[in-house]
Amino acid sequence: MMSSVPPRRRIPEATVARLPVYQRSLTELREGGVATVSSEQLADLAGVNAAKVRKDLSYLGSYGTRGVGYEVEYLLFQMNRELGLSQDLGVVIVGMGNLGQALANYGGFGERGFPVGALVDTDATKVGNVVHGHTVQHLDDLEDIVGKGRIRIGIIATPVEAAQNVADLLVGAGVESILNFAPTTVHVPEGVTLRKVDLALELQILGFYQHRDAPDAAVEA
Amino acid sequence: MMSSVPPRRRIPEATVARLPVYQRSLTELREGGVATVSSEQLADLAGVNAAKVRKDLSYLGSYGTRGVGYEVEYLLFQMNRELGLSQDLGVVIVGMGNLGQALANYGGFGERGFPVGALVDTDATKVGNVVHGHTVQHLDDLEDIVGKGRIRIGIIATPVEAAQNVADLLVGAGVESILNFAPTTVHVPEGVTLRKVDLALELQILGFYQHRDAPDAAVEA
DNA sequence: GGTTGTGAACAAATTCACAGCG
DNA sequence: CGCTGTGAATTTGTTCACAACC
Repeated sequence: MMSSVPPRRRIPEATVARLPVYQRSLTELREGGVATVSSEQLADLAGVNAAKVRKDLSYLGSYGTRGVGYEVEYLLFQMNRELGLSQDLGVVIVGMGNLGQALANYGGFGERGFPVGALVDTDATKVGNVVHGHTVQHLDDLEDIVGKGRIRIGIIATPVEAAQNVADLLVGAGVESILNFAPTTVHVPEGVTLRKVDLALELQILGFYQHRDAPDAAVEA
Repeated sequence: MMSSVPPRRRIPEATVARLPVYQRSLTELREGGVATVSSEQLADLAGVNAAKVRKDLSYLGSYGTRGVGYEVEYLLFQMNRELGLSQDLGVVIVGMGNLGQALANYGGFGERGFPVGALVDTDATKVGNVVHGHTVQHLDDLEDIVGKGRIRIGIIATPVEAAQNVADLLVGAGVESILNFAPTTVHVPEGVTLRKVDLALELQILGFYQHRDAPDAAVEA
């Protein structure tokens, strides 16, 4: 059944990173009962400019109507299809320290199609505990956990020292996408997608601009 | 006292975002007793390529030695000066839910020069609680808290509905740098630096590439 | 010889500006 | 007339490649 597949342009990385933002804004609009939206309005909701919105959306196809805007429902449907929202991707969180526990308790993942399927640690005082409805399992069982739980994404919330090893184990267990919260560089083989979130680093970037705008603040009082 | 200020090139944003990564790698090297490092080695530690390292470092000045590499200690000193590590910038965390509490307990901020100076919420069951040595204060007192605590950075860890209001209050209280964890767009006036971290969004980006590489996975069993 | 520092070439991303169409 | 869609222009970022230098 040869359905007419959309053009399949190659979507630039910068655009991919913004699509979920538009998706979120569109979802809000729909919930507010809004039927159509212009690139300008959507831009404002997403915190970017209108030209960028139009360019980004154009990679998905020509789903707008000139003189009118975009139909919220329809655009959202196309966007969900492109982002693959239809399928849920199970997540395993490795490392049940403060951050890992907070992530496990964070409702936002499941809501957006990424159900937390398993929690893992190595600490005997943590293994067996129940966090947000999941029993914490041991890292040694990772391969099983990933295989049986249909886990597709691994989150590293371990201390720095453990991060690379955990990444290796995740890859060995068949995980192809990793989100690393440990403030260190981890290397993964070709074909595995890695993203990182470094909380303190974000503050350092903010700090740089403060320092830059007022370079003598250090001297004050 | 007209000291010889360094050249003050304008450092590109992309470079600014990588400097803290190099800084971290250099700190590890120093702790390991390593005296000099080549751009190639540093690149590997930071997870980028050597040309980028050299270009990035060149914005700080010419601190390497041809044929040898960079003196770790000296480069680190220069980098810390540029990043403004000398001064500590106090942080207030607004929103003491799971994430806010985890951030409050996260040691990494203080270690890197961003001591958590205050915790804030509006929920009567949370105000007055002690988290990681800080008594949670009420949002109504934000202006005082920021002023007296010499707070320079605000972290928003509230639900979506509260985020914009909190941002406004932070700006009103004199905060010039904001890190937003609420999964929504917030607007700030010119002159205020805003960065965002959206945890579920990172998963969505990872999910996009999985979906893209195996677009029919949804159909599988 | 080995490695930096940097112009020049290239690539990616953003913004402009306007033709095209509803 | 209004707003999209998109080529073209511009800006930003990356990589190359090699002269300069230790």
